[in-house]
Amino acid sequence: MIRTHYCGKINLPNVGQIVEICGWVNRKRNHGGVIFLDIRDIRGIVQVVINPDNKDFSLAETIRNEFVLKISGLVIVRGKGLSNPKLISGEIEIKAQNIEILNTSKPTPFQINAINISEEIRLKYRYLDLRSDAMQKRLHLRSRITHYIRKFMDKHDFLDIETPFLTKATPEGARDYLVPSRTHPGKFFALPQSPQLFKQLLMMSGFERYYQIVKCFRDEDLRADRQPEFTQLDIETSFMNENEIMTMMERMTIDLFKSVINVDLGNKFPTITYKDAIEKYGLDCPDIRIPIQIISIDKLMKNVDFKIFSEPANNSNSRVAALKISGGASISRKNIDKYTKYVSIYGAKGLAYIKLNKNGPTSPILKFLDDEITNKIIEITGAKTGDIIFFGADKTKIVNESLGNLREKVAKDLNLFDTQWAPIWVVDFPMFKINDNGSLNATHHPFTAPIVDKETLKQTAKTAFSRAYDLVINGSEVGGGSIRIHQVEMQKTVLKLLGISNQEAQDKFGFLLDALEYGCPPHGGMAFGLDRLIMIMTGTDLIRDVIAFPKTQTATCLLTDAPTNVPKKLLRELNVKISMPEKN
RNA sequence: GGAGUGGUAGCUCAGUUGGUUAGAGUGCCUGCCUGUCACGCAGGAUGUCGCGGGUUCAAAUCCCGUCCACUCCGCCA
Repeated sequence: MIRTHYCGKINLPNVGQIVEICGWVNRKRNHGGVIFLDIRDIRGIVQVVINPDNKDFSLAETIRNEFVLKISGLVIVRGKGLSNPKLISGEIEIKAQNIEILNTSKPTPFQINAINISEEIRLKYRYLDLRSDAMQKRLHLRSRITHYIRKFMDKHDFLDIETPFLTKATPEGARDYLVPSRTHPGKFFALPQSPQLFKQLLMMSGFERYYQIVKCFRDEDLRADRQPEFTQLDIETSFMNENEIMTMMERMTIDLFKSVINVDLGNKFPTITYKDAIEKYGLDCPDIRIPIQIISIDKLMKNVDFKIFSEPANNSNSRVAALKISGGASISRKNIDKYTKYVSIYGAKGLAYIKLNKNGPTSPILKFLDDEITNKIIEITGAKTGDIIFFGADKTKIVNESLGNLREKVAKDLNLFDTQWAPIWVVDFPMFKINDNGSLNATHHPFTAPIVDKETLKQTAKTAFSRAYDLVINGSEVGGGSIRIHQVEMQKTVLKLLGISNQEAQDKFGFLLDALEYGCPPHGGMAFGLDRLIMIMTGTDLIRDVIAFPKTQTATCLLTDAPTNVPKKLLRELNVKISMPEKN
């Protein structure tokens, strides 16, 4: 051991001891006659004093920020008025005896812990960025979270079993990352979008309870909360129904929040149906910290002399709805314009509103509505003086998405949150999404069990519910799962409904269909987006903030410069030829 | 594939209507300084104004193209 103590762990009890510390120079203050060094290690910072009579004083003068030092010295109480309450170790300091420079450092491209450094620079010098307090804290917390989860899983008899990264391309879902096979020219592995089928096979193998904290890969365009490689907490169990699984996952989540960040999520998460979530919040991942709901006013608008409202009110694929914001009458014209532009992202052609001022309602649309209708709107939305009512009138999807997102946007701007934490289960998902051409896609994935038997499913595919469930916390989908299909005939029925031919089903999922015929137990599970969960728990909006070495929005690594060209020889070995896209 | 924002000193940014030698803070270097803790004081060095082209007597500034980063739509079973 070249050190006896961590910097951040030295305090009053150590006064009088000779300690040896190692760490980085967080800051140096040279007063000519006396030099102060703030030395930083994994546990914190401690101040070292070097007096002119120290044999290493002239060496100390050459020290710069981020040098790595080994220092031995005497722990002393700071003099009266000299303590620093901002430092945990601020009551004491180390009077240096020996100073050894273990390594020097060039001036860093940015100051560690400086705020506002552009992400481009941070990612290029990620190893320096990770020295910052904020990143250290987040990655520490991440480790405590995964450790807690492993403990919980282990306690409940879940086995940690690894599944392959080099696997088979899937026909549906996200775009696959592909890996060329050298030994099989022209063929490719795919990196898994999730271990879904392998964990089901493990149930068929009789392991009964499986979990894995595992990377997943999806080659799709990125967002603030999406990375091309991300981590799932992947879970599967046999012989449990959805309520049992949800209860167990709920327990884990509650205990995790309590023990790691001391947040109380309550004893039981509320549940909402998919249909209600969409109707009331416009989105399938409702943020119920916000005490505002979208209110349908189709019936009211059927006969008004205002086509923009009456037409969608009379069309079954459309919707007219209102969003009342308490105290929103103070929103300026300029900000309403801003919101109008915001909802246009989701296809809304405008954003009608009524403000309730002291002198009564004011709005550009009042002239199209008679007083009776206006009063009914006010009544149905419960609006009071000082409120604003926004309206959406368009295709249902556009109204839901624009008012749903507007609801969250306005709530953020005006700080309309009721509580700090709001977990909720979303259940009763439709089994299928209906495409414009009438074909079906799985809402969850093709292995999700429907509530009904296979004959009923065939008759009612477009309205059938699945046995899927999503966990949403603060408007962020942190996990989802389902009871899976465990009978081969049902699986074949679902694949058929999805438009997958017998031949294609055999090619893509033959191994699963085969396995289902050898005593597959009823099973189900869940997958948590671990990065998103950690984002919520660390209070950041950027997934890159909870990943040590993340990719940019175009899926490059600014640190290593990946992806790069490779030598032609390698491509020849892989029998891969490059054909560049043509440029116009 | 599309929309928006940004790119000027190592870093964070300002830069007016196109007009002299492109600035500030911070960092860096040098000197001074024995109690600071974002130490202080004095001095100094540092620019591919993202890149390419165009307009102009003159471009960081206007126009066209392009690259990079970020946010969003599409996409993400």
